[in-house]
Amino acid sequence: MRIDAQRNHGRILEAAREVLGESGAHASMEEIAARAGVGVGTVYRRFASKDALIDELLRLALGELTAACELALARPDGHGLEDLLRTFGQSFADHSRYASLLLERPADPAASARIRVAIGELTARAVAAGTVGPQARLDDVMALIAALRGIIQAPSAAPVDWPRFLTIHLAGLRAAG
Amino acid sequence: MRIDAQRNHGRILEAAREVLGESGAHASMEEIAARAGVGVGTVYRRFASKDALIDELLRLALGELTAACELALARPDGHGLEDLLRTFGQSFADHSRYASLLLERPADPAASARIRVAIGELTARAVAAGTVGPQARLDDVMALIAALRGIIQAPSAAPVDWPRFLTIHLAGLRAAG
DNA sequence: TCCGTAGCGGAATAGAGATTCCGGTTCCGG
DNA sequence: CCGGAACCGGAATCTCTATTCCGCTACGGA
Repeated sequence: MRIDAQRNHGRILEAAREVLGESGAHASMEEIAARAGVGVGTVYRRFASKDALIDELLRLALGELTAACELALARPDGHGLEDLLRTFGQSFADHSRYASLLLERPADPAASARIRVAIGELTARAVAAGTVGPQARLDDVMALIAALRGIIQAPSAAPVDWPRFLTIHLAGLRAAG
Repeated sequence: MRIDAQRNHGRILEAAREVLGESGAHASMEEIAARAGVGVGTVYRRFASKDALIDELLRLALGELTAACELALARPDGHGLEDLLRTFGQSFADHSRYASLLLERPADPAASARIRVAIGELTARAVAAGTVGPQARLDDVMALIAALRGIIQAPSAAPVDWPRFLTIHLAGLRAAG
């Protein structure tokens, strides 16, 4: 691939993140192309359709989360779970502008499953370490992640202090029976 | 208003809830009209535009929540807050199919403000009654509500046991400092 | 530097869906 | 039971945007 083509590829992804974040799914390919400083034709040379472009964005975001899981699993102590949750929160915040779009389409099942398994392992370790109570289940953690996503990415709501929210909920997971 | 017109008005609202819930914002007026058993022209006689129709749905849903607040305020003991949170959760669940659409548009500021005030009062009472810890703030409760909305209305995620989630988070609010 | 080719821009096409319009129908007071 | 105001259905119109197409341009190997 020629140098200029590579540069355009990157610019288009970046522009798509920006424009989709600002205008939602309503954003047009024309606007994305303009933001990237290219013509629409160029966008279509790299991405077969608008859907394909959004899917690629989703794939990249999922990859980030998967990498975070690997990292957390590498921690020897029982704090991998808490770490991971903070990383997820940060990632949601970083992508909050366009992530709501991604929510609306099914994620790659294989990658999702891998993440779920990792979180299961981390939850077991956290229980063993006493970071969370023994009654904590994998689905409780999945619900917490969904909640983080919800409060961080909510389109119109006032910004929420999500680290504080996470701390409070973790206290609940430690205490509740 | 003629009897048949009233009936159609109700049918259209019902159909809009169904269709918007199933197909998202992408749903067409034509489909809503078909589901209601009327022509598109009839829909436009009652609602100036698709936006106006969705706004009306939002207004009705907000009214439900406002009523729940009044009810909770009428409780003399300190359990009004917990009650209200469960009612909100149920309302979110009832409207989950189309509520994600409503999220994307600003709610009536006056009604939102009234709800916020009510929740502030209920939070103060809950602190006094020891239902939640003294460090609990109004914004903590607002965040919890946003989280409930997020996990219940998430478009694609697996269904979450939200009463359990609520219980856990309330435990956190009682315990965290 | 020169040529062939990968790339590019953006006008034109195609299709979807919101909104309008008006000739027919259905209520309902008298 | 009648007349006419309210209503209704749904074809036609209007707009907006995804996607295609093709003549023109910019790399980069020889």
